[in-house]
Amino acid sequence: MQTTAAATEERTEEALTRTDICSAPPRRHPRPDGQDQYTISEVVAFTGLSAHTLRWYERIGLMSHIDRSHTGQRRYTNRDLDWLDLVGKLRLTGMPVADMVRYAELVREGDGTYGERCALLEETRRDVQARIAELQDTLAVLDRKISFYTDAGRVREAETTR
Amino acid sequence: MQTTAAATEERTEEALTRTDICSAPPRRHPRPDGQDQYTISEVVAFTGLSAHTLRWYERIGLMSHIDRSHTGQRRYTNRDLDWLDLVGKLRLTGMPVADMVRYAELVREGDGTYGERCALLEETRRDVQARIAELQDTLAVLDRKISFYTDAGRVREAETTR
DNA sequence: TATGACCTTGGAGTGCACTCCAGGCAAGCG
DNA sequence: CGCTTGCCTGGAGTGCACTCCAAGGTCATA
Repeated sequence: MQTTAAATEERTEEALTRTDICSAPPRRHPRPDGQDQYTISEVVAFTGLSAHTLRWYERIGLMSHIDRSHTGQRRYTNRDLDWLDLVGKLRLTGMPVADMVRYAELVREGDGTYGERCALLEETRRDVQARIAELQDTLAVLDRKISFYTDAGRVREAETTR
Repeated sequence: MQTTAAATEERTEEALTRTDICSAPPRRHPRPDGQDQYTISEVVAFTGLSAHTLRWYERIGLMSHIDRSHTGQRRYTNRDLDWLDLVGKLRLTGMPVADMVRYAELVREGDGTYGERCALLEETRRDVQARIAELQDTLAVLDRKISFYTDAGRVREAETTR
């Protein structure tokens, strides 16, 4: 039952992001009453995103519709926070928001999109690796320049104290 | 003579970028006539930047004034190409153009700004390292997700072929 | 010498990712 | 009750880094 197709059906992307197959970090902000709801300002505090941005993410479909309180205020769940974590990670790879929205749509469309999701992630992975390589290249250039300036400073100092 | 202050005076930032202390790559696009001048479209071909962008870089002071032909057309030198290399590197660290302009100004101001330049580079270096760490983090997340999707695909396949 | 590709300028326009605003509702408190 | 604080909405505004345009001058080749 654990490894049947039914179980796989259960393990959607959201499930993956929630607890996760290989020991996701056990962070989260439990309520004393065991509730799993956060106001927008709490989410602002957790994520560093602005409330504006959070609402905007929802509007453009980067987040599926957030639960509302009886008065219509947003109530974010842990699942939402996990999704925001992922979005944050993808964001700093430089992935355009439109692509993230595309991924979010695939998730909403259900299990039939596994292949496409996987392809998207693999492409992103390649991008990230390329970017890391570029940055390491840049690091080498910076080190070269820094050591030049450091040496120049030493020479100058030697000149003035001698 | 090689290590005196006079020699240091000679080795400005531009000199550093031109050939460089520790074996810069020996790329460049020599002319048959030994000239060291390139039209804007050649520079476009070398750098991948658009002509618009190259002119804009000059306007905002990210490049010091480019030599002109007798009719006023831009003639880029190898020095300019080297500077563009550096700019390209800094650009993909995410450094804002304004900061690069600041650095360019320091270079133009002369040797008195070594300290400030060095500080700027060191800060950038820290940023780059932090960014690399973030990206590696992201890579781990992507790998986790990709292997999830891959496994799910295998399970599904096993289900359908059995 | 004419054709077309290439170059010049200042200024306006574009796309992205937010960011803010006006106007209003709802809850908690003295 | 009034006041503050927090949240809601649609739509407009912002800042960055380009990107393009109009109108014209230059250059290489046939």
